[in-house]
Formats: sequence, C-alpha cells, structure tokens
Amino acid sequence: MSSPVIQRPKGTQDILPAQSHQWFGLLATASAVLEAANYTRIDTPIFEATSLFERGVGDSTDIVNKEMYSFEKEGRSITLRPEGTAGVVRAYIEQGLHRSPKPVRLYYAGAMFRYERPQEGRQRQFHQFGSELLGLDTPQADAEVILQAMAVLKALKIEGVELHLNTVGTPEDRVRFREALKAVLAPHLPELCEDCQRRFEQNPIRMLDCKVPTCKTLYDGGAVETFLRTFDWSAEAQESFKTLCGILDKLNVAYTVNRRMVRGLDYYTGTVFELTSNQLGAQSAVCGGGRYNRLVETLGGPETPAIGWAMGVERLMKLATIAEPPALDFYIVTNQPAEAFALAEQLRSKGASVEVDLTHKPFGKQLAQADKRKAVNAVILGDAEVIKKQVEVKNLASGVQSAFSTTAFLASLK
RNA sequence: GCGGUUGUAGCCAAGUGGUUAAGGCUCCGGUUUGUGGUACCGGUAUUCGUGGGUUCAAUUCCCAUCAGCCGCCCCA
Repeated sequence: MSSPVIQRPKGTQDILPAQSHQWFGLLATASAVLEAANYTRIDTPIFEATSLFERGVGDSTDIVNKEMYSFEKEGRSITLRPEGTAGVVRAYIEQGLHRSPKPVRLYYAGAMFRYERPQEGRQRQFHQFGSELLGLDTPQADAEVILQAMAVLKALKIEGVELHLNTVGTPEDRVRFREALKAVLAPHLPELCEDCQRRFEQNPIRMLDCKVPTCKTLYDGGAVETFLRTFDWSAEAQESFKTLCGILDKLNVAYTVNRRMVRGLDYYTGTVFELTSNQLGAQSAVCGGGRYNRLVETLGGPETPAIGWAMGVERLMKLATIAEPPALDFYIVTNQPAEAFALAEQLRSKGASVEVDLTHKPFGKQLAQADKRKAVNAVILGDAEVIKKQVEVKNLASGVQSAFSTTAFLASLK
C-alpha cells in the first residue's frame, strides 16, 4: 500500500520545468531593465519582526489585520513578509544605506505571503518584483519610477496596459483629507454598505474604492464629487503633481487621473499609481506603487522621502511573452561514458549545451531520445569512433551525418 | 471571512445505482540490441479528490472535508 499523497498547501504553486524558463526569463528581463538604470538588487529576509509590518504597512490595513502569517518563536513574534518595501526600508536604515550617495536605487524580487482566499492571480505565497528610489522628493523622481515600471512591462511585451495616477497629498494633507471626507460622508452613513460603514472608522479613504453600486453612485456624484474636485490640497502637492503630469504629457505617456484611486497601504503619501491590464480577470492590477515620504522615519531612520512600486510576478506570467528556451545543441549517443563526459565538457566550455545519454541502450534507442529532447545534433561516440579518434555528427532535422576527427570537430565550434 | 461552481490516469476526457471504468495524447516496451522522427503491436486507474452515510449493490444518491476555479473583500 502506498501512502496518501501529500498536497501542497492551499494557495501555493510549483514552478514546473515547463514554466521555469519563462519564470526566470521574466525575472531576468525585468532585472535587466532596472540594472540598465543603475538600480541594484537587494535581498532581505523572508521573515521579519511582526512589528516591522505593524508599524510600516500600518495596523489599520487588512494586510496587517487579517492576512499576515505570524508565529511566535522564543518569545519573539515573527511574520512572513506580506510585501517587500518594509523589509527594504528596514535594511536601508539598519545597514546604513542611508549614508550612501542619494538617491539610492534598489530593486528586489521574491516570495511574499498573505493569508487570503486564493483565486486566479492571487496566491497565498506569491512573488513580487519591485523597485524603490530613496532620498528624493521630486516629481522627476516620481516620473523616473513610473516610466521604469512601464519600461519593464514593455520589455516583457505586455500590451493593453493603462496607467492610473493620483495624489494623496502631503502627510498633513492626508490627515486633513481623511477628516474632511468623513465629514462629507457622515450624513450618508446609514445608506452605505456594511464594508463602508466599517471602513468609515478604520480607513475612510478606502471607501472611495467601493464597488457596491449604491455606494459607487453616491461617491460618483453630488457632494462627494464636488468635494473631491474642490478639496484644498496644499500648494506643494498640487505643484508637484502638475509637474509630474507635465513630464508624462511631454513624453506622450497616456494616463488617467483617478481621484478615487487610493492605495491600501497606510504608508503612501503624494503620488500613487497603478498599472492595470485589461487581459486579467478581477485581479487586474499588475503593478502598484506610490510615494512614501514618512516610512523611513516611522521605522526609526532619518527623514527620507522615497517612492517605489511592486509587480505581481504570477500576474506578469500570464501576460508576458518570453523567448523560447534555446534548443539542445548536442545529444551524445554513446557506449563509452568516460570519453563522452570528456567530450561533453569540452563542448560545454565552448558554450554549447550538451546532454550525454547514460542508458547504454542500442544507438537506435538513444537516437530516439535525442529526437525527443529536440536536440539539433546527435554526436555518435561509440567504440569505433573512440579508436579512430573521431565523432559522427548527425543533424537530426536533415538526417545528414558526417565524420570528423575529434580535434577538427572541437575546432569548428570556436 | 462570505457566496457560487468543479473534482474520473502525468494531460485531455466518455460513462453508468449492478459482471473486466470508453477513447485520445504523453510515457514505457516490442517489431528494429550501431542510427531517430512515420507505421504497427503491446503495457500503464484493484478504482473515479478524501472520509463517512443510504442501499442487497455507489464512481454514480446524500453529508462532511480537502483542493481548483469564478465573484466579494483585499491587493501585486
């Protein structure tokens, strides 16, 4: 009797051989875009002190409230990271990166964990690719980061991407906005959905994102619409947002200003943005980001403005076009393993990909394997060839086979 | 956390309250043990996600549970 099969935990995925080329190719392509802009990769631990996320991401967010994988170990509360920025900022402070020349440009990639109900494009263990630009509070920095995100999507040949932009103002603005919004919404509270009533206390700004028709209708027109249009943002925030839009206009980058787009993490200030794809289902956001001018301070570092974004790798996988893996150059058909290994090593040192048949089966069988592996050439190295210091090289597409002396064959590869 | 829906081999998939659970692809073996791709032949599910119940009898009906998917919530 065999034991029961153990299933993978809910909301996790294996990256199988059939996908791994696309998976790592995607990460390599995205990384290359950022490296080309002088961003440097940083890798931080997958788990951190729980308080890092409570303080950093914000304890009014759903992520912190109900989605964190936390556990106690020797009296310490540890949490599997639900997002990447908090850990990067922690390292920035703790490792003294804030003393390197500003701005500091970083990117990261790795697994994140949120305890949520899985569905298409949303796993419990998922992967993000993100970038952070620390030490600059200018609309030019905002533009660099947004353009960078779009460049990554372009490099991945992702079409149908839309840029949504907004500003949530300075940190002071955000507080004022929040209170003013509550004042406007308070009279309507009884008409609103349960979620909105809850949000009213916990995170009123998120109410604007509500999808319930009755709420949506209310927020779309009348007092709320007027309020959004006429809210007295600080001159600083308005000026900065205008400059950013001006840069995008000049570059003919299409965008939509969405006054109701607010993002779920508490640390955002100023510019926020999202890139969405019309080719995904309900989880249409492929990239989300924004400015977080207070986070470094909140986590105990020097006052440091910053902006960043993150992309969902699983969602990118559904959209990206990555070149096929290169074909296998040589499949060595042999009954002389020692000779075959030596030849394989020499071929590989010249950059060729080589697989050695280890089965000792008849050459017909080995050739069939060569075919199945989609090798371009079979190299036949049997007793006769070893004696003559030769190889037979057969092009599997044409069937043409010819003999070379081993040295001539290697020399021909260059 | 809520609502809906699905679950037969590695993949796709037919099927029925009652002897051996179609078929296709893949894989493995053979015809062909120093020459592949085609063709032909053969093999691979003691069992229908798992557990329990109803029944003389369940893969089929019922319940629970697990997992996938869709939507809400939230977000990448």
